[in-house]
Amino acid sequence: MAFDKVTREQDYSKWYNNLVEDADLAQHSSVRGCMVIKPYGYAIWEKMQQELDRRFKETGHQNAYFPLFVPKSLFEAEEKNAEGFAKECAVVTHYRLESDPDKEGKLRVDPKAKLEEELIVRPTSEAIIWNTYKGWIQSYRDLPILVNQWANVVRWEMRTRLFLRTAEFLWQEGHTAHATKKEAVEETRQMLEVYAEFAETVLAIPTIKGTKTESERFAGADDTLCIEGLMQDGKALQMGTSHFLGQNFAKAFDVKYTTKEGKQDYVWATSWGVSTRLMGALIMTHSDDEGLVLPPNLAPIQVVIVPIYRGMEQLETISDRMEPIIKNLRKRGITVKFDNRDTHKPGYKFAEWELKGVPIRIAIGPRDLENGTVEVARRDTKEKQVLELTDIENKIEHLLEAMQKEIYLSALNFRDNHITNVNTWDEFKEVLENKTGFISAHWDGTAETEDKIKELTKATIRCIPFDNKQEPGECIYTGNPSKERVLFAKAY
RNA sequence: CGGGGUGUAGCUUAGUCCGGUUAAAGUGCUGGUCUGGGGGACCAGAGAUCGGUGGUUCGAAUCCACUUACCCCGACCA
Repeated sequence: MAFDKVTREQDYSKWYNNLVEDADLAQHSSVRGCMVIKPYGYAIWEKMQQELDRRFKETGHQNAYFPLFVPKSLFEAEEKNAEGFAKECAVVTHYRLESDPDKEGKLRVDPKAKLEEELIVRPTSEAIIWNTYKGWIQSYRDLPILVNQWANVVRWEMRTRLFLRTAEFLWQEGHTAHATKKEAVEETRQMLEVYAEFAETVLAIPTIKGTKTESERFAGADDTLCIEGLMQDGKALQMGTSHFLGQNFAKAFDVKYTTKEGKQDYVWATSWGVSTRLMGALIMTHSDDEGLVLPPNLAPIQVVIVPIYRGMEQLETISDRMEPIIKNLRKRGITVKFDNRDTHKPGYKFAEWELKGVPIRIAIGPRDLENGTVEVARRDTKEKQVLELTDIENKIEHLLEAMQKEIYLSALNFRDNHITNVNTWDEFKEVLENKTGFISAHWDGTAETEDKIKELTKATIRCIPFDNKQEPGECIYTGNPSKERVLFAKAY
């Protein structure tokens, strides 16, 4: 393990890269732009999956799996969607290798094995799924279809960063079909609420829910809703999206159903997704210069117990003392690790578990054995306290609950302090450069102005928040009339 | 994909400009002794065909060409 001492202050992106590798979350692979998610990092992703999956099921969805490959002809059916992703598609053109006649022991692509039709490696699955739904839907009785899939997708990115943007990433994509527009719109909104609630209660990340502007919208959608988070360096991160797809895919794939009245109509669609990018959000929202900070609801190990001892006999005594406590904690659903490795010193273990973000550390040594106490340290605030062993399970459980709330509140406080109302162009640039964070400002509603602002400042409109206050004003850049403020920020 | 930078032991790097015997250090690793309440100390060891391929040369980590990976900036993007 390398103990790099780069702080967030010194070099935020270096700090991020070091943390991802040093905390054993992920590493670069020998495939360009692709990462290896290591067991500890994957355990966190699995927790996210479990929590989300439960919420999807509770809202009536079922999981299914669709192919990795999409025939080109299907892919191009919905034009806007195809165009939006065309530049970053991996394409399979051949299906066989053969021994290279010119180079001993090497293989080459068999030129005789060219595919009739190229296969696109899915950058998203609307095409293959809507092509399938066509066969599933005849009548209003077949609707709604509420399906989700956990999958990998490939987007051939030019510039990659672990978790935030990789060529291959893991995600879930929900794809639903509805008889009415109203129902599809409600589904789109419902799933965004699921994401927001998950982000707040599990990831402990506050989000802003809103609508994307036309230029930030998903290719092929009529409307894109999003949750936006704010990272510690003042940049925004899109954490999840939910799209109202209208009848665009139904029309492209000719998916009609017979209504109660016996008429033919196109079905209405939604899609929604979050990805391993959430790992990046998690890291950049809570972690500090000592390493990862995990909210208890997401930590693969919630409590680590470090024995302090001299000689095996003392370790035995401590183990015997802790054994029933560990059992009781586990009975309450708390994940506990008793770090009895004799190969490392306590100080080393302290630092290692801090780096990995374990919420609570319990240290117990001979002094504690005498006094009937333990030392309890919390990762987020680094506070240490000596607690009586009596009823320790209850105290730990309550502390975990309190930490979950406080980690969220601390992120919320940072976020709220970084939403700045701005009324002049000079102020806009000043806040963007120095204070950073979200800027709430008037915008004349045109894509031209949005583009111009992006070109000049790198700031984009992150979203138009839900239930936005209607307030007449003048566009920050053009001075044209505006009816509400929107949120700008530099973003990942 | 355009511009810049970096690849030397598991990791972090020195050496490269100005070619010359056996490639250096810290950390990590292995064994041992002492240790143990915040990344331990000492002793002994193992570990590198210097990112890859080709070239120049009596001789290449060092010079040249190509290539590949990563990092930073830009365009693009979840």
